[in-house]
Amino acid sequence: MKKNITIKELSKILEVSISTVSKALNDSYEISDSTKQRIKEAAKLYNYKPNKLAVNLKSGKTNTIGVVLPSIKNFFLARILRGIEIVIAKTQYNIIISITNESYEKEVQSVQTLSNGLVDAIIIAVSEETQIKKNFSHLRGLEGETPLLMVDRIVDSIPCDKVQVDDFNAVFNAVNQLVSEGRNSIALVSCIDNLNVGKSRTKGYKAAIKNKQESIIIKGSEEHIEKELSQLIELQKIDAIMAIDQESSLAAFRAGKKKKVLNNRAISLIGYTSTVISEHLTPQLTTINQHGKRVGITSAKLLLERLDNVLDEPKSVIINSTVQKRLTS
Amino acid sequence: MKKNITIKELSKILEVSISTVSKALNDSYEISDSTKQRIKEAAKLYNYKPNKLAVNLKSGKTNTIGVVLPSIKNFFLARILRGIEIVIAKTQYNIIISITNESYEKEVQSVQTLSNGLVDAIIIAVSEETQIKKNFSHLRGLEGETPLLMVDRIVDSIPCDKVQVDDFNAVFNAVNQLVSEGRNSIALVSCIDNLNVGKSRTKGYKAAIKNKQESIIIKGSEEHIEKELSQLIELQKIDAIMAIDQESSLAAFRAGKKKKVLNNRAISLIGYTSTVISEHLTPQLTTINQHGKRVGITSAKLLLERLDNVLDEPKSVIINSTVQKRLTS
DNA sequence: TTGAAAGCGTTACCAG
DNA sequence: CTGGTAACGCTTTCAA
Repeated sequence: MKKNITIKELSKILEVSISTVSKALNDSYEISDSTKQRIKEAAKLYNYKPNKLAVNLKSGKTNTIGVVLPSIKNFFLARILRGIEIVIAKTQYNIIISITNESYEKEVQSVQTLSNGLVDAIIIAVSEETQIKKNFSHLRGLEGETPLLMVDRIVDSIPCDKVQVDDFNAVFNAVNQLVSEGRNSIALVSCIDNLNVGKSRTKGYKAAIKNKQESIIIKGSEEHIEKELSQLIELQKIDAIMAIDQESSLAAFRAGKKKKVLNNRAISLIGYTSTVISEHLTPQLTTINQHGKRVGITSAKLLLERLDNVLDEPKSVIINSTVQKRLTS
Repeated sequence: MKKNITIKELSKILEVSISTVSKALNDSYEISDSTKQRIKEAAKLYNYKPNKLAVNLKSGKTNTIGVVLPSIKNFFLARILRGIEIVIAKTQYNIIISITNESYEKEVQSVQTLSNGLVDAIIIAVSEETQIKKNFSHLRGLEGETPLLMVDRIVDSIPCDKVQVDDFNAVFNAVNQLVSEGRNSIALVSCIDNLNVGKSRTKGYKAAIKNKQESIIIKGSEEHIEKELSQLIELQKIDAIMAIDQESSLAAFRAGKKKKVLNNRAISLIGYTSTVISEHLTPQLTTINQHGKRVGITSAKLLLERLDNVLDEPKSVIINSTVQKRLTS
């Protein structure tokens, strides 16, 4: 495999010094127009491209931001990414993304790979496994070296910039809405009980029904939830469902659909899904909108401020969710 | 901001030479166990982490593979990415992803950023804008430098490894199926007429109905397609629809649903969508399955062979699509 | 206007 | 077993 041509080789060919070539290519005022031209032509001819590694090593800056995400199947994380890109695209920075697939090991590896010189800063949503293991030393190691911003999947104990969603309130409000509409036997279903965001949402549910009704909570796999829910519906034990993630939302939807309790509103259902999916379900699903794009935009802007050194203390931002009423509630 | 500690600083603190530190940390046989231990402890204490930039520059290898994708909203590309990850995760390589959002400029920038030292090889699906502009010099520049593999969105004129989908045949077969079921006025709808894959699929449609029926082709935005289709259905001008991408598939679905011609099979519809979406539509949508994960797996394996230098000539692989029959056909 | 040399943080060869 | 030195490809200061 042919290697890229270097400044050194170019300088040999042109019979000038290395520094002259470097300066010419960087349009330095020190170099005469004629040599500049000569060198630039040769550079084009030989398809010279500066070695980024060397440039970055020399300058101590990479102008790239690393984004570490657990998954891109997750529509909310995908929206966050989109928001980040929108902001970063307008700056001199580039983005490189690393997907951990909810694995602790991959997350450690990703952070290591990125943090030691490859990027100027990292935006991370920690993986499920990391939240279970509660081992955050790979993130602690970054302190004071690579600026870190946590988004959505936060670790409280690490001091860094954070952008979160008001999970507790979002579900609290949604469930309250169900209550005020006369629902008095509301089940909560969750496939994300391992995640802090899942726990917060569950707390919001509990707070909303406190002293009013018994809590009915189903956690586990999509299949498990669908089955349990079908039974509860069959036995008329519930009149509403709060689903706190995409998988459980779709499981609940399927159960409700099969039992024919959605169209006639025998059961109210509020869930979390992408707009595309919720609008194409029949009936259209009422969801909690987390405004992922805005979360991403906010994160990127905050990180840019951090990189500009205008910030001192770590900053924490919370983005409000809203209920997007459709036809299942 | 505190900088990472370097070998040099460590050597000063420990009062040994730079090379001793380097060797000790790399477990060289040349260093005594006692000094090794002393140095490693200090390294841990000071949270030493090797500067990847320097290591890579020195070794001329990065052990990372760049994946340049136009979008991750596209479920097929997301599946490809998943496939790539599955294979690469088992190797010493890392993946970094760059999203171009279908923009030519961003693609050029991404390829530039990655190709000059940051990655050992690149997997790319070119952006829509690039296919329209037909300017591929940023990819040509890579020849012989950074191994390049094109996936799905191929540029024929660039010699490199390629993994494609049999777009022509996929649609040809699907439309033939519709014909054999007695549909004799089949419309094709497309939001991706700018893409080569879109053009191939359209050709497949034309070939299938040739000498049998007139072609009815609607291209454009999702909204446009939905409106036009609604009219054609209203006027009973068509009895089947072949939609060749997710957007047009959903537009067609909405039109068919509104006109109540889906449940009773007055209109047959075959489209392209993710499994999750197609299975949650009512009625469930018959789709063409492109086996994205397999495409990704195949791509990654091929690239690994290329990196192992066991290949000489560029290799081209085609993955067959299959019709996943559900309830709209 | 040009060039020599130091240095970014590593690794590796060769001497001692 | 340890240390000096060159080199990876580049930028930049200083001298010529």
